[in-house]
Amino acid sequence: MEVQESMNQKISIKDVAKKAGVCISTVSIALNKSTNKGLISQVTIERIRDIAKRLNYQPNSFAKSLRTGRSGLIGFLVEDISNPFYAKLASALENQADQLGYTLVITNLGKERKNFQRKMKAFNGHLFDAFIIAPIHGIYPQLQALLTTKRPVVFFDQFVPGLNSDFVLTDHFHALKLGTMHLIKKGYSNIALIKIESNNQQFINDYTRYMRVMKSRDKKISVLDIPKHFANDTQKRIIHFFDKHHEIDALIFAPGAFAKTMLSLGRGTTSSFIQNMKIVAYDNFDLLKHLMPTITFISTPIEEICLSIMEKLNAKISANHEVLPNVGTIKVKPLIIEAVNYITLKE
Amino acid sequence: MEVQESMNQKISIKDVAKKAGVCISTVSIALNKSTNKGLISQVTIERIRDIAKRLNYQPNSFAKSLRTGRSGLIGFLVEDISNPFYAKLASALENQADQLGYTLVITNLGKERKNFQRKMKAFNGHLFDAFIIAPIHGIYPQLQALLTTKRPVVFFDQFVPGLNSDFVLTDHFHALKLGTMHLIKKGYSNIALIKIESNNQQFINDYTRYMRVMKSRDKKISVLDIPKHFANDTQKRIIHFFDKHHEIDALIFAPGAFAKTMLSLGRGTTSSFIQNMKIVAYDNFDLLKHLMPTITFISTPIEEICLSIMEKLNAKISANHEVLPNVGTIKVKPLIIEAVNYITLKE
DNA sequence: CTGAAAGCGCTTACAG
DNA sequence: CTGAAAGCGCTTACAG
Repeated sequence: MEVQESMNQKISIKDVAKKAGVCISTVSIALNKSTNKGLISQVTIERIRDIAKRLNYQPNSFAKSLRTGRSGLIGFLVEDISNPFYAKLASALENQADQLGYTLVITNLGKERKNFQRKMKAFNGHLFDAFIIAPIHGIYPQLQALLTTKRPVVFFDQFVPGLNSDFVLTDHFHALKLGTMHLIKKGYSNIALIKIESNNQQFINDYTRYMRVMKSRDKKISVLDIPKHFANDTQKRIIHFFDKHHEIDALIFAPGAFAKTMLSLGRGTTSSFIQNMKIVAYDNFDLLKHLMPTITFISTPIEEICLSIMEKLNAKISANHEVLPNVGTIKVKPLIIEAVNYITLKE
Repeated sequence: MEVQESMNQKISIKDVAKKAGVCISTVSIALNKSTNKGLISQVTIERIRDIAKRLNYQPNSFAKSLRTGRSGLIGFLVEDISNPFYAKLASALENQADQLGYTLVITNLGKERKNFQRKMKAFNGHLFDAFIIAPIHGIYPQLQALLTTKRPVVFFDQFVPGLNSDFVLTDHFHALKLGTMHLIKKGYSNIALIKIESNNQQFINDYTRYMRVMKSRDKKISVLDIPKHFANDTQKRIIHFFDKHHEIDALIFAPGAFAKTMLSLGRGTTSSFIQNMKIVAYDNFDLLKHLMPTITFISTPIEEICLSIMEKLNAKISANHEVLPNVGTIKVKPLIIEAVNYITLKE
């Protein structure tokens, strides 16, 4: 007969109370132990919990949130979750959020800016207690509007001037410089940087600064740009670049570039040439660690980014809303790691 | 002074009503045009909307959902969203959901089964109007419990006997057979299948069936298993496999295997050998389309899977809850596509 | 130790 | 054309 009751779609706190012969406030307290200060006998609590479980009672989260003003949900908003960096960061953030009693909810913003409008409308409605957002071009006014609601927001991945909130960024300049210095120290002088044509403004800025610094130090860096979306002539262009630059003895791959290049070369004709090169890959591709000849890699410090974000977010959540949050930018520095042995080099 | 008001944290429907000099029900109707049947003058509606916008009014979604019984949210639950198949499917589903007025919410279930418990508790609480779930081992009882709540659920990716609901699956057997037949027709007889050691039961079943059928037809298929997580000897084992099997003239790559193999070989010594082989890749790797020599590929029909899922889900959502949903399994068949020319072959 | 009541912010009949 | 009122399912003081 319990089974029949659980078939009746919605079991509310009333049903549990009736079954237990107590009133609903008693049930509420029994089920949220944190609130109980010895108010209800342990026996009653157990009995109520038992009944709730047997009835398969699921508290209505809307009612709960409406009453308490919090949902326990943190919105993670990115343009495209199939980007491995976002996906891995999401996993890491999720663990942290779990520990704080929150649940991370991932939302793909997608390419369509007008969909974003609709989504922000859905999500602004107090669904999320806090936001972690990789800002994308074309929605800055909406982000600005979100900030005026005073809810905790931490941005990452892209800096947007004028958004008066916290940012956690990766220091790509540092990463590129670190990789280059590493190669130079090892005696390589003909270095090529291979990168994906990116619309990541943060990366472009850091890359531009890197090239300027290299030029000022008389280090010549050849650059190969690989289009984000392969076309029929892309592979030809990659092979052509290597055929033309036989003086190159070392390569730095920007995020995403290594896999695309190796896939192209594997079916091309220049691949034996690349086997003798010293390679630094700035990427999160785990399997790179195990290739021979070894590759040195610079890893985006996902764990550190995650911790920085959660630290800032947590501070904002627990802070009284009256208190001005500390607005600022953290630049997280990637580390250089020697393959196989995982030696962390100091700068 | 509007600005000041929008600083006051929470603007409710009351504030809008007061500002407009009407009562809250009028505001509610004005803001949800669908409900209005010429009840309120167009002028009033415009005026109220204008005020709502100026005050930056965001309806409280909890109150709304509590009252209406629906959230407009569809939960997409997978173990790990960084799996490209899930990520791409999520993007596709999202577009479909948008068109139906729903918002797709992605949730990483993660490896920790006890976290799943907590999450299901949070999400069972009527947060989602419907669920799209890739079942994972160790949570079948919870999924069973979810089904008893009668909410619309469609499973995909993995079949679980005993879960009495709809499944949308990919026919891996068909894909493997299709690829093999294609190679045989082209005159290749020494075929190797390269696959990732997978814990995807659905793939294992289909693969086993494929091997049995091949054996029964006296087709010898060599198999190379690549561990999911590269170890120090993995690359060596891959190279060793190719060194030992010089008779192989054609390769079929299971999902995920192509990239790993090519990355290994690119740094290894056997790569020139693979350039002369006929290759069929069963994968969603877009850039494969543009490699030379060309690769034939079999693509997981993400769009079709997406449509099947949404069709089943939509039927369940719009059906009266009294009506028994049609429970069943769709096996979506991957297509074989000749690279560059995109010829769809009929079976 | 337990119950009655208010109220979170909406929508939806219903009455005027 | 517009307003008053009920109620969605909870939690939280408060009263006993």
